[in-house]
Amino acid sequence: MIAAHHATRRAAPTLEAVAAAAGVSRSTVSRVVNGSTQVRPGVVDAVNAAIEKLDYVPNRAARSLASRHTMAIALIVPEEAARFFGDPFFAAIVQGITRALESSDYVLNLQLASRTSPSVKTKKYLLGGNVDGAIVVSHHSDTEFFSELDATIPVVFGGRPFHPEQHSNYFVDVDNAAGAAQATRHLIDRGRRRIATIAGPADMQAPIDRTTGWQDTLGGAGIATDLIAHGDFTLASGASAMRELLDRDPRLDGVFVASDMMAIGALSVLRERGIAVPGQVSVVGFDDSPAATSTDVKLTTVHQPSTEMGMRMAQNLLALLRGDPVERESILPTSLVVRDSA
Amino acid sequence: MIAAHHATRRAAPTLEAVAAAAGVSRSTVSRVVNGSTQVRPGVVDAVNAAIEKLDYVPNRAARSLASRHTMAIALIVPEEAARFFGDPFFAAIVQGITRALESSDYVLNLQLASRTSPSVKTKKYLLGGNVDGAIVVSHHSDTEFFSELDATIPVVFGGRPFHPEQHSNYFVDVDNAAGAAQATRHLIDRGRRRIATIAGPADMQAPIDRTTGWQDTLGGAGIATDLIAHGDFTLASGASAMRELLDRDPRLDGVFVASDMMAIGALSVLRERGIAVPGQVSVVGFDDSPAATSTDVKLTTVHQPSTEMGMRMAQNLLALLRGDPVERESILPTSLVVRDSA
DNA sequence: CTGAAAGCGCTTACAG
DNA sequence: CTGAAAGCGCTTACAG
Repeated sequence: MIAAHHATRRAAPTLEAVAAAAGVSRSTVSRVVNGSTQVRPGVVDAVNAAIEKLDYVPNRAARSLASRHTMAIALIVPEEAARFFGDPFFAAIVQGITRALESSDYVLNLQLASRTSPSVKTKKYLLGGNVDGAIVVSHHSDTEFFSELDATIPVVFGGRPFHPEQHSNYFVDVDNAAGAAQATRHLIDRGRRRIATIAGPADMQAPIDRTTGWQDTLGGAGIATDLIAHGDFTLASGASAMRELLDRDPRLDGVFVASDMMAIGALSVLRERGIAVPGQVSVVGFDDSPAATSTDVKLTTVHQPSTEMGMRMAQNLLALLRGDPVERESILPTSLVVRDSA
Repeated sequence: MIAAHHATRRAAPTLEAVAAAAGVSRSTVSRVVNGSTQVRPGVVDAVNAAIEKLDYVPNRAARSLASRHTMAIALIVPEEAARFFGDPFFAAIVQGITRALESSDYVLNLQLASRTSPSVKTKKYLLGGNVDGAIVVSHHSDTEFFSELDATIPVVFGGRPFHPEQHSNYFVDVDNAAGAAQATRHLIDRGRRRIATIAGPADMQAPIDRTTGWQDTLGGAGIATDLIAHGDFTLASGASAMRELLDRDPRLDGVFVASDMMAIGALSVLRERGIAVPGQVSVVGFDDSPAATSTDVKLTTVHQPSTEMGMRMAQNLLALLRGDPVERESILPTSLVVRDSA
């Protein structure tokens, strides 16, 4: 069962062919294809008919070479595939991006990179004029390459940049501190007084802001802020952080967790140890991902509009590519979703 | 904070510039760039030095237009983003694909589609000569578009096609029936006699084969094969299938589940109902995904080499694109990983 | 082993 | 509103 592939691709019709069929010049066909308003309506119809008849699809390479536009957008994710795919937050973001791009002529190029930096090949690709713009999701403090990229092509970031002073970024985010504060306030209102947090990576701005929200709210209420453990947004890391916190103070009665995946890990440890949720310990997550309702005890969590965030990233990038003015910061609203865990 | 983006992209060096710097013709530079062996060593060095000095990166569009190759590969996933991202199996597949592509000049274009069929835009894109080849992961019975695509460009499928007679596919898979048989045999060896299965979607070949493996093994042992419930590979669907099975026969003592995610859902229902695993009910999953060890009771499961499968898909596609002969079927081995659930 | 020349399929000033 | 012409940056026979 060995065989070589024999593609029988019929030569695709060109602009030339359409022009001949419609009885006009290539220039005119090009104008119609690109939606110019400078063409006589009757001619537009004739050209469109020819396009339809020949099933003409413009050659991207030729178009790109002539116009200096690639019509491609890179989606850069500085994460291991396992982490990227393991988190429903990214699923929603990507869904939003693809949805917003559907009605455009742009295609999406996925670039998985390591946390620290893209490969040389990826860098060359991105800097080499192969995409018109980029969306960077989940960037860490140590990825300085993005400053370089940002200076070369329009880039929209998911999440407030770690070093905003380094480059003038466009980004889409929520008010992480405010969301965390609301979650923490909820724990206090529930009568909790020994409130821990499972924080996210220390090299990303969003989780840092969430920790700040937790800290300030507790501080304002005269409650200690010593119970903090870090995870990396994975379920497993949430579990081990929860173990650490319980070992440090078995009497803790509330936890604000910086992501739903980590909260689910924390819940499994609490169950494992026979600690009632929310009876003995109240738990609030962050994201409101689909996973939040898949647990035994449904998760109370801070909702962030992930799909909308993805859509907004793409829309803002599209606007930049058009040359339209765009808000540097797009801050979308969060809200507390109260379920069973707190 | 409104601003338009001002890209200050310096004009990139062209072949022409490199040729001038190296004191040779464009043809020669082109040959060096493309690794021709027909160039005098000394000249090769001079050209490479010029490339290095000028930081030259070939223009993809020009190259593509002249050579009729796009150097792009489409990754087509006929699934909702939520399902695609929710399953660690896909994470491993994508990881394998990107790893195999790293050392090539190809880039990956992600095309999320609905289960039934890609959008008109995506179809035109794929059929319009914008990619040199495609990898299709998780295809369902009703996606006839892929036959058309397969007739146009080289395509490698993940998983045995549903209608193999329709088109002569290249595919990478495991022996699903054999894996399922091994799992079922293990349950019998553990003394289980009332063995159910949570099957996958009925419109995909892999889960169908797994069900067959379960069925044949039970039949061969004179055990009834009436306890079957279907899920869609998601955790939630595994949970409800488990509920259904328990309602139908509370005395069932073993379950073979066609994916780890569904098995995890099943485990949560068993725990919810206070049924001991593996004391009262033994559970075997399929995949050996990272999630298999994230549960309270570690999952016994059929290992399939997901990352290798992804790599193989990409390698086979690359070979097809080179015109090299390729095995139509690449069947990778499975193995039973015995942990705590059975 | 190397170069001059044609050509890939578009876009875009430039005239009219 | 429309067309002729140049040009985007490469590859690839064709000569030599």
